[in-house]
Amino acid sequence: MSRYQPGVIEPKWQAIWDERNTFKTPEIDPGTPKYYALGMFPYPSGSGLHVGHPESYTALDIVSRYKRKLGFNVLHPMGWDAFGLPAERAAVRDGRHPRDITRENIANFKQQLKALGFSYDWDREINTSEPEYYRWTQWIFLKLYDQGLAYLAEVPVNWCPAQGTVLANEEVQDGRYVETGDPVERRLMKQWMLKITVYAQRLLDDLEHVDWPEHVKEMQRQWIGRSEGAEVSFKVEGLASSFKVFTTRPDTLFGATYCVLAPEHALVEQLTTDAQRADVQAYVETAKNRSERDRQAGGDREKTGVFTGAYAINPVNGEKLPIWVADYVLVTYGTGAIMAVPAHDERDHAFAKAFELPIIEVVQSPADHDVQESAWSGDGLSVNSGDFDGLNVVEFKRRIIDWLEAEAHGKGRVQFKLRDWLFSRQRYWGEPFPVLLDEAGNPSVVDPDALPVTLPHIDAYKPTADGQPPLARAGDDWLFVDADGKQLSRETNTMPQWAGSCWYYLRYMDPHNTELPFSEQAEKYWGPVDLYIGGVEHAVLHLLYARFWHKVLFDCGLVSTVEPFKKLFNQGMILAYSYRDANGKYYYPEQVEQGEDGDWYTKEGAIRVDTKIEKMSKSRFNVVNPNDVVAEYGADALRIYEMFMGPLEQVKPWQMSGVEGVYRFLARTWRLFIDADSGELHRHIRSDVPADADLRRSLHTAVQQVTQGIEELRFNGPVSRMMEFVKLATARAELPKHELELFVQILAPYAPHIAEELWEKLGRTEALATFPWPDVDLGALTQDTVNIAVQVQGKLRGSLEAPKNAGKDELLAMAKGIENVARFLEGKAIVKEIVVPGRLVNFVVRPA
RNA sequence: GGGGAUGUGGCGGAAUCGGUAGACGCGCUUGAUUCAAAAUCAAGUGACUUAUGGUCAUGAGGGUUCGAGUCCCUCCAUCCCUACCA
Repeated sequence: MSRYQPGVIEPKWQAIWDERNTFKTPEIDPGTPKYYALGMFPYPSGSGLHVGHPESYTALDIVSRYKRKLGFNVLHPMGWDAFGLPAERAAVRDGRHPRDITRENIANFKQQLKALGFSYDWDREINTSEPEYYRWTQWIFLKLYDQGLAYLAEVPVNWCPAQGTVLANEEVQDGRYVETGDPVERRLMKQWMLKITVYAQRLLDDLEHVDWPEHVKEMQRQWIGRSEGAEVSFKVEGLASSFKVFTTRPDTLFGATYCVLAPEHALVEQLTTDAQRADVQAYVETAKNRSERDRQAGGDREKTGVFTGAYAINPVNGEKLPIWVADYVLVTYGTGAIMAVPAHDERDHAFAKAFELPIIEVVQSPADHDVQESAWSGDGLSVNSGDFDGLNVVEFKRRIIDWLEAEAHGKGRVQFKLRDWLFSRQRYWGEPFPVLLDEAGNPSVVDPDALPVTLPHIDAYKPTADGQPPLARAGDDWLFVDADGKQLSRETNTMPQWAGSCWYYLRYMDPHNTELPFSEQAEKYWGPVDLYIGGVEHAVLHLLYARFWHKVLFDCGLVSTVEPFKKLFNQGMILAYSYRDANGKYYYPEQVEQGEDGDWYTKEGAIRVDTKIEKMSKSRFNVVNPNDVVAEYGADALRIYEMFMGPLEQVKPWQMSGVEGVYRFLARTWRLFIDADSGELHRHIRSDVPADADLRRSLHTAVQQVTQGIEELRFNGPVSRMMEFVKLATARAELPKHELELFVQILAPYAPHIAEELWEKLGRTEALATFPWPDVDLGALTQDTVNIAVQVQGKLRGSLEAPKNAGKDELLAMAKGIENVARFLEGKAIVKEIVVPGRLVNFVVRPA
C-alpha cells in the first residue's frame, strides 16, 4: 500500500483492537491509579449521530488513550439513554414496538461510533430500557421510597383532550400542543413526586467542592434559588382564618397596601364575599387553564387580578389590607400568597398602578426618585414605619424578624425556588414503578426481590379512552396482583426519561452485577467520575437530578463520595452553514456554490441564497453525518478536525474544507514515513541519522503542547504543533527513526489508526495503547539565540538576533546599532531604557 | 427584566504571565511538475501607503502604562440559559 488509505487501515485496526480486547477495562486493582472518563450517553434517535456527538467523545477518547499510556486503569464506557418519547411516537406512527425501534437505532448509533475508533470497553455497554438495567432503577426508587423521599400528590398536568394524553411542558406553547395546535388544559392528577427540596441546601453547598465550570455552578445556584426572608401571618378580618406570606423584605411590612393570593390558594373560596364571588370564580377558572409556563412567559405580562371583597390585618400596625386574587402570584412558590409593597417592588407597583391601589414609601428613596412613578428596591433608611423608623434595610430585617417571632406573627425563613420533582409520566416507554395501589389509591411497594417489574405488552402505545396512561391497557394478569387476599393494582404511570441517567455512571462500574446495581468495591475503586463531558443543555436538570440521587445513595451508604462528577466540562455546540433563498426554502450544501461576487447561488437556476450559521437540523438541510465524513476522509481526519476546529467549549461552525485540510496533514504524515513505491518505511528513516536541533525543538515543542493540552482539555493548538513538525521533517533528506517514533506516540491519541499503522511499519511490536507516553526533553526546547524586538516609544522599529543569555548592556548596544532604530533615536534624549530578557528592548525618548 | 458567554484578516482560529498581533488550517495569488488536469511541492497573502520604510488595525469610545487583543470604565452587537420566585 503506497498511498494514505484510511478506508483500509481504519477497519484493519478496529478489527485488531476488538480481537485483542485492547480496550477491555482492567480489573479493579487498588494498587493502580484509576481514571474514569465519561461522556454523556446519547439518546439513540432515529436520525443517528451527527458530527456534534463525536466532539466530546473524541476529546474523552484522547484523554483516555493518554491516561492508559501514563499507566492509569481507565474506565471509558458508552451506553444508551434509551427510554424516551421519540421512540414511543415512532411506535404509534409505525405500529411497532418501541423496544424494536430503540434496538435498531442503537445498532445504528453503535456502528457509527465504532467507525470512529473510540476506545470504549463495549463489554460494559448499557441500555437503560432493558430490564437488566431498569430493574436497578426501580431498586433505587425503592430506596428513595424507603427514605420517605417519594410520595403521591395531586398536581396539575397538561392534558390534551384531542390527543387523549398528557404533555410535557416543553410540548405546550400558548395553551396549545406544539405539533397539532390542539388546545391543552390544566388538570389535577395524582403523581409521584420526589423530595429533592430536602436536599436543596446540600445541593447548593456541595457545589463548592467540585471542579465544574463556574457558569454551570451559577445556573444550578439560581435554579435552587435560595433566598432568606420571613414568613408572616395575616389574619383575615371577620373570619377565624389567617394566611401566611413569604417575603424577602420584611422591613417593608409597614408599606404593604394589599395582599394577593394565587388563584389556586386554598383560602380563595372561603374568604371571597358573595358580592365578588362571580368575578373571582371566573378569574380563577381562566387562570387555572393557563399553564404556569404560559402564565409566566405569555406576551406583555400585563397584570390581571380581581378583588375578593375580604381584608387582611397587617400585624405590624393593624391596617386593613384588601385581599386580591392575581395570577402573578404563584401557588408553587413560598406560601402562594404575598403582601404587596408597591413602593418597593416592581411587580406590586405595576399591579397597584393598574388597579389604583395606594403606594406608601417606607424606605427613603433618593431625592430624584418618586415611588409613585416606579418602585425603589434599593437600600435606604426606613420611614413611615412607627418605632422602626431610621433603620437601614439589613438592620430593620433583623429587628422585625425578632419582633415577629416575639409576637408570634411570623418567623425568619429560608425559601428555595427548587420544587419537588414531578416524577411520573403518562407514557409507555419508561420504567414502570415498582408500586401497587389499593382501591383507595394507597401505595405499597413491590418486594426488591420481585424486580424488575417489566413493561407489559399492550395493544396500542397510547392512553386509554378515559385518559388513563397506556399501561392501563395491559391485561389483568399484569395490572392486578393478589396480596394477602386483597387485590392490588399496579401503578400505570412510568418514570421520566431522567431516571435512567441519574445513576448510569455507577452501573458502568459493575455492569453485569445481578445481585446489586453495583458492588461496593467497584464503586470505591472507580468512583467518582474523574472527567464528565457533555452539552451545557444538561447544566441544570440532568446534573441536578443525578447529584440528588447520588446524595440519597450516599445517605444509604451505597456510594462513598458526596458528589458523582469530580470535573465537568461542557463542549460547545457544532453549528453548520445553511443556505436559504428569499422564499425561505433551504438547500443542501451540495446544491449551492459560491459565485464570482462571493455570494452563494443554487447550482440549478442560480437563485441567490443567504448563508447562515445555524444549529444542525433536518429541516435546515445542514446536518452532517459522520459516516459521510469517514467515507471520504477517514475517522482520523474527522477526529483531528473535531479538535482542530477551535476550543472544545466554544460554539463553532462545521466546515468541510477544514476536514480536507486535516486529511492533507495526515496524507503528508503518511508520505513522511512511507515510501510511495514500496509501501514500506522510507529507507532514509534510520536509527543512525542524528537529529538536528531544529527538528528536535519542533518535536519536543509538540510533545510538550500535546501533553499539556490533554491535561488542560485544549486540543486545537497542539494539532498545529504536530503539523509544524511534519512540515519541517518533510524537508529533511534523512530522518532519525527515534524522533519519528516519538511523534507517532503523541499522534496516537488523536489519530489512533494511522499511528498504529506507522508504529507497525516502524517495526515496533509493543502494544501502542499501553506504550509509555514520551517525556519532553526540555533541553531540546532551548535555543542558542533569541529574536529580540526593539521598540522606540513602544513602537516596533526593528529586531535583533542575540545570544540567549546576552546582558542588558549588550542588548542595548546592539539595539542602538540598528539603522532604523538609530533613525528614530536621532535628536532625542533617551529617558528610559526597558529591557525584557528574551523579549524586547524599548527606548522611551523625549525631544532633546 | 435577570444571569452567563462571545466579539481578532475573505473564513475557522492563535497569541495561556501586560511585551514583535494574525501561529496552524481553509480560501486566494504566483511558480515548479504535467500534453493537460487532479494530486503534490515551493513562495506569497490584514488594510492603506509616497514600499529596504511608514501609517492604521483585535466590536465602538475613553482611561491606566514605556508598552494593552490582554487590565479598568462607558457603550454596542450576537448567542445561550432563565424568566412575575415576592
